[in-house]
Amino acid sequence: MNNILDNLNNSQKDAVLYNSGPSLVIAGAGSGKTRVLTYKIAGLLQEGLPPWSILALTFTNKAAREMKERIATLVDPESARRLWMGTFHSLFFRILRAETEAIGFPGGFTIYDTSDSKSLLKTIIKEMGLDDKIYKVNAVYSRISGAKNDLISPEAYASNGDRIKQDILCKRPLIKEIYLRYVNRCRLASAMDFDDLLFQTNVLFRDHPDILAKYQNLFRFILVDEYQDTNFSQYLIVKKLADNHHRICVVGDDSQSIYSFRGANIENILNFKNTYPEGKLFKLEQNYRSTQTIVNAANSLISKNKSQIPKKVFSEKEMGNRIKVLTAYSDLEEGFMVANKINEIRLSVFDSFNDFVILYRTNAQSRIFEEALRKRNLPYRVYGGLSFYQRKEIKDVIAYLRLSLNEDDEEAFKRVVNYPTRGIGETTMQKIIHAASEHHISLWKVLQTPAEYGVQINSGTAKKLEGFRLFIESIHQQVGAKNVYELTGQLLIDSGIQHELNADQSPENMSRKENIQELLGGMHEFVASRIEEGNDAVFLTDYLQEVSLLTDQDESKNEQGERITLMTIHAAKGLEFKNVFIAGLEEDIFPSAHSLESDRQLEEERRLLYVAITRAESVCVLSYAKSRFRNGQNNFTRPSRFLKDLDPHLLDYPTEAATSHSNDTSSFERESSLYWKSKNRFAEKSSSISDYRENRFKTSAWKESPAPSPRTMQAGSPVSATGKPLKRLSKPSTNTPATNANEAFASNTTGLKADSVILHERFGQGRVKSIEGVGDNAKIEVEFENSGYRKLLLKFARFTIIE
DNA sequence: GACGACGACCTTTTT
DNA sequence: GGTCGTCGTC
Repeated sequence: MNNILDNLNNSQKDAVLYNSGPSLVIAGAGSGKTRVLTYKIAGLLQEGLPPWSILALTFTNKAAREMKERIATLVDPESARRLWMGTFHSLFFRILRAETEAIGFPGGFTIYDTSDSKSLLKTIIKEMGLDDKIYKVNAVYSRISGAKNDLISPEAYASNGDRIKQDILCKRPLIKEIYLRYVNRCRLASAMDFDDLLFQTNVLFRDHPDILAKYQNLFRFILVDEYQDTNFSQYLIVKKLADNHHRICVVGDDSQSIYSFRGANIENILNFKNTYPEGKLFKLEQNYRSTQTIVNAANSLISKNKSQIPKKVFSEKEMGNRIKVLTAYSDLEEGFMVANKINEIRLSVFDSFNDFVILYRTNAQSRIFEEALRKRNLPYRVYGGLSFYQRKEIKDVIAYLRLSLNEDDEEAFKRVVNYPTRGIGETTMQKIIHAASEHHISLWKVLQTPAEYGVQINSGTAKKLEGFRLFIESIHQQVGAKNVYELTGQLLIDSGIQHELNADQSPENMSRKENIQELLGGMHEFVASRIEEGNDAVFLTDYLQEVSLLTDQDESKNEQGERITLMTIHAAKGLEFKNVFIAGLEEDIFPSAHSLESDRQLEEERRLLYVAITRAESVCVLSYAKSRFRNGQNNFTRPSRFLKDLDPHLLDYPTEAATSHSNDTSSFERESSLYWKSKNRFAEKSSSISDYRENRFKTSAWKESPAPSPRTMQAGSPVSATGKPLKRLSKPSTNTPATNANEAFASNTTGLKADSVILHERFGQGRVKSIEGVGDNAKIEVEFENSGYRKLLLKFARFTIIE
């Protein structure tokens, strides 16, 4: 242990060695938090605490896995393996499954993922005859999830004045009723959603003091990572478990709290002292990850937030380069600029592709970077988005497995009852669903004896239902005898899925087959590794648990070779990269339009950028575009307000701006106005916002007329430095939009010749290499500064000649 | 009951 | 740009 301690600085050492009471470790970004946690656990093990008496809660499975690996090398693999280390959801799933009798799920239960939950809510909203325009599934889901995370049952919800008042204000007074029905339906289906795993753990501990005592005695030391992102439900579980011995250590950073949308409550970390008055506070303030410039820039940003625990994060590494800001004309060009910059850095310092990450606020932004990287032949890997296990074909197979294990699983039932098609359509299903809710039983029970529950069907349909029932039962019977891999292989054949996918050679089918093959491969690996570890019995539940509680980060399929990483900032939490690109620093994206209602949310967005910047070791690049294609329209954007929050001395704006350093306007405004003064010939004069609105309005009206797509027309509008569009050369009228639009946006090509420099609407600035053809067929070849060589049809190209 | 065409709505972020 | 749900036709 002594030599281990040599690797720690004094504050880390203090935090590691204090084990006699509760402690809060405020760990600034890059301050060696994981190191403290692993060394602390290693120390506890060396003190003689058995590994199974240590409960270590992490934010992702990946974090747990990595920490276990480090402990395995520090102490020994066997101890590492026996630690109770994992996410809240996976560990308490384990406990709930061991206590199924006590929680009233005697036959076990399955886990509903978010899409199952939403699908059930949709069904309930429909059944209640409510307007799904008002009772939007997402809104209802988040209300219910929020209630569960605050440990409010449907009954408590109905008598909770505040919540009811809010619902009435939002014109959704019946959420309480939906909530109640939802909970009942989940129970009928023997299903728990993500929030239930925590909620039911609380119920278990509340109603069964003996069981609580058992786990209180088992867990002699408790550690919680990312404590700033725990919710009330999690807080209470931890508090109860630690109640007797108070041997608890929570680690976190209030500046990195970014999950309030999921119920995370920053108060948990801020109020730690109230929960444990004798608790000790440790602060890790030295950042070992990033250059001074990056740390200072991040500090300058976060200092704009009001509520935070005072701390001063510092770095003693080199100053490093300033943070570069890239300004693009369009989202498309932003992609090219980032790709080019990556190339440039790689060529000058020979970094591996693994040293690069592109971070964005929303998953939808990934596409544009994927395209740009593909065109440059740069290898990349995208995390998140539509995950593997969310694909239709995968969900279908999993649904069969779920149903065969828990036949009451309503969502799984609905998913596969008619896939592949076996003639059980909507009408029959409606009858079954109706009968089920009438008699308060599961769909499966109705299926067993439809007539008994008054389901009126003809004999043909009855036969088909019977066939489905027998099929599911036959898989059910094989569950004990076959492992997941074998079972699924059989299932694919017997269900007819195999046959269906072999029916034609369409590309969709080919890719589905590939995915299913991959799924089988994963199952094989799962089974093999369990057997390797000495588990001779590999349960289907274990497999299903694992796939439903996987996190995005866990999906890294260790693809060989170096790759640039693309992910949301949320997914990047806890990671670090030598070179970090943060894209889309625009109003309404970052900060998100949804965050503008309250300071609290805006501060969370700011913390999110703080998290993003502090992922960087040596290079951090910010980028934004002046126009962006979103929701089927090209819109003008304004640079993010956060750019102004960053210390301007630490930023490096494009060269145009470098020449002018006069007044107090922020750099990007300087840069933009200069740019537009010198180069923009799109417009004669600038227009007001009301003109802009008018144009937008007209555009949507145009949608009803046959001709050009809104994208084409919107894309033609020139934009001013502030993001306001400039007046068009000719005003479009609403009657004959096509003609006017074409007139308005046709580029003026007078004087265009080889070697002309043009400013293209989407590709930015470039030099004309050649012109070929005449009239409508004329093409130009252009070398763009950031977008490379392109051939453009003169007729459609949108650009201005600069020189 | 199956399937294709069209339109509405969409986007935060995730266990 | 893409998904999901609805509607109309076979």
